[in-house]
Amino acid sequence: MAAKYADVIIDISHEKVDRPFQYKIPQELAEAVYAGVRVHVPFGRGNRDQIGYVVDLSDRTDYPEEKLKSITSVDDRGITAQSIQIRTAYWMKRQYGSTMIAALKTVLPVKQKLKQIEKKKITGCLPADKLREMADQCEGRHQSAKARVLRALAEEELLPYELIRQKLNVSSATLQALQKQGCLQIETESLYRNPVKLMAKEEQRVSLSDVQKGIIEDVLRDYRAGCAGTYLIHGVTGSGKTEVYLGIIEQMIAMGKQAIVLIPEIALTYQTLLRFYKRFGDRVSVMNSTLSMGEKYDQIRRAADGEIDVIIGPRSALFTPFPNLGVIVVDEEHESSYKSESMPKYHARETALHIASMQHAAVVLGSATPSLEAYYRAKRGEYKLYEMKGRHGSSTLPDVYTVDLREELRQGNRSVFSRKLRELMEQRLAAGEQTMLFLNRRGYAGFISCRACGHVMKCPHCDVSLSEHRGGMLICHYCGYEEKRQTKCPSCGSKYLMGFKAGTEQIEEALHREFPGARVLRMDADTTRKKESYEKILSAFADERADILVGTQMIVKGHDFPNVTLVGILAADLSLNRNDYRAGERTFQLLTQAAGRAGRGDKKGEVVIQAYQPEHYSIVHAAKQDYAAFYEEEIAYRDLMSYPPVSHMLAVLIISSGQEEGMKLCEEMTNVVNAEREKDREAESYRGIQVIGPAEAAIGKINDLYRHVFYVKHADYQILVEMKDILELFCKEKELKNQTVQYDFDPINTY
DNA sequence: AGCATTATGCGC
DNA sequence: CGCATAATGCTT
Repeated sequence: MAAKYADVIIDISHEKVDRPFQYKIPQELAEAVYAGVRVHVPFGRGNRDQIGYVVDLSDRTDYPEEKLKSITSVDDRGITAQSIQIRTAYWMKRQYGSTMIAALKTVLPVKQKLKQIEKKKITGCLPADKLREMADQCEGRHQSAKARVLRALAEEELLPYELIRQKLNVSSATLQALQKQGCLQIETESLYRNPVKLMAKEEQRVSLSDVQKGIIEDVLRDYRAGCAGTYLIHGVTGSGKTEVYLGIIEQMIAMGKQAIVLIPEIALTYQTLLRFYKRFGDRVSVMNSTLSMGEKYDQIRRAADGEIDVIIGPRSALFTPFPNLGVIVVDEEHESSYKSESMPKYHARETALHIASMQHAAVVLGSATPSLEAYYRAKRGEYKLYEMKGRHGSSTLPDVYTVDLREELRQGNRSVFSRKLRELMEQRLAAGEQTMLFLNRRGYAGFISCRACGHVMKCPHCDVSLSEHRGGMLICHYCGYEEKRQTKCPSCGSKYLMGFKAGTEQIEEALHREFPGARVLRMDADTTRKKESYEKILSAFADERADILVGTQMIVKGHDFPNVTLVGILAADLSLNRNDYRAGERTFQLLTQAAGRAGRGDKKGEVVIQAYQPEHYSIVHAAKQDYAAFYEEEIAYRDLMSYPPVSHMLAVLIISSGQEEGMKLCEEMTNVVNAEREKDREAESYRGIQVIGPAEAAIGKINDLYRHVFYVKHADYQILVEMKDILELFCKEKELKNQTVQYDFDPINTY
């Protein structure tokens, strides 16, 4: 099935990525042309020979066939970093369903405006009188622009480029012409700076345990033997995974290889970073969201130029173009922030595996609570699994108590704090130790409803209930819509409007009421709106300027607080009620992580888990910190229901301005899939396609756009890719106007 | 980027 | 009007 045409990007570094050109593929090159190869093509009027990269293949053209030129030849000298990147983008496009342009844009460094990175200066190369003479000559030829420049240079030998361009109104072409004539020199001073403070290497080896040494040796032995694999390290926080990463990376560097270390968006703590700097000095660089586009681009260039060996960063650091990649480390591999939420909706862990396989690099995954995906494959022998049990050093695992909230209510306790939790909190307050209270906020925002008719206050633009904030404002968390809290029900006029208070603000209020002396800090999406406030709150708590910290998911990640000896999880299972196949996994991870916050210092920690269904397996196993038992139950459920990782799932989301047309399209697309399924009854090969839906999405409307959804399940991922291709073709022929279709493979959240 | 086409400016 | 140069546009 050799493709007829190829999309080619001409010399990426200078060209706009969003404009590929189509070329014919000559018969004899059909085998050699694929996404990522470097080719020679005739370009422009003079058919100048240009180097380009094949970016996509197709069988159709939207350009007059006769005007198409042919690829001259394939230039396959070695595998360049750019070739790898384009192949990665192509793979992402196929695997996750997006346009090639969107995929390229996530993979290739944003070449945007290099404005502040380069400072251009102009120097006159000739003596002042000579310049004046030339200026007169130019004036004679009516080249006033040139004359202005030369006069200015005669006065002052060195001038900033921008000043000349703006104040003297001279085009860049004119300046270039003058440079050619040898009157001046345009100098480009690139002032890229390493955001990393230079730090001397500090030799302070921690002696490794046998387990740690064993893992490092295994990984490197495989690597040297030319069969780099994938390794999953299952170890609780503080079990010494980072030392293993460091050990592997160190030896990779010694072999002249480079390393990418992925960390979840917010988990990059200063402590972790420091350990890398201490080990590798200025050969390490960080990528994070606070860097400007220019700085990010600098890091990428430094990596490509071989100036650094290790890059640490979130998802996007994966696309660092190292010339000789040896290993990719994915820390906290289970984190949902590794899945992109915008197109292409790629998963960094899966993409890392693909990038590594192209370059024969190893992949090391680490987690205290591995994703079902990773553990499943490890169990099947696709990855090597290592268990690191127990904490390194002196700290021990905390004691965990589970409280049944239904029982509390039966006993007449209407407070959000159970008696056990309250008792332990009082002990901490008396002892001067700290407590963290964790609120699982999903589906827990306080909403307002009418006691008389049951009417719930909803956002007029989105299909979600409004949540009440202090000051009587009702806010929509999806679009930011605000309205004043009304005194009468808009539906029946009753004045008995009741708030189901339960957000972190309400917990804070309850704390003030029930523990009047305690100093309380609150952390959630509202208090951390400003950039540094996240760090500010955490450091205030670390400095023991508060006794109790209340927060949502964000407080369970990173940061050690040695004086925290009690963690309370207020409503552990509220996230279980969501109609979402990953709810159990997410709950287990959250509880395990939250519990891990207790007793990180010398003192023993205690954890109270409050739940309405304490008998649910994810809570029972989290309380016992028993991952293996949790895994067995969860994987059985996934298997039974054909959910990932046992099977694969494609979510198709239709967003439309009209409700009915959205539903109609959703039904039509579902029918397309069902028709395919029927076809396969005979073909036998596609057996087992399952379709769920069509249906209105759980949140049926966001920002006045209606959302409909259906799911396709199949054990073979590639079948789903084919289904997506068929659906894409179907939509292309319909020429949709007010509707967009999004595909999400193995979604993290259901819609 | 480079080449071509079009627009502009100026002397006549 | 004609020439020279500057600005703009297109390349599959």
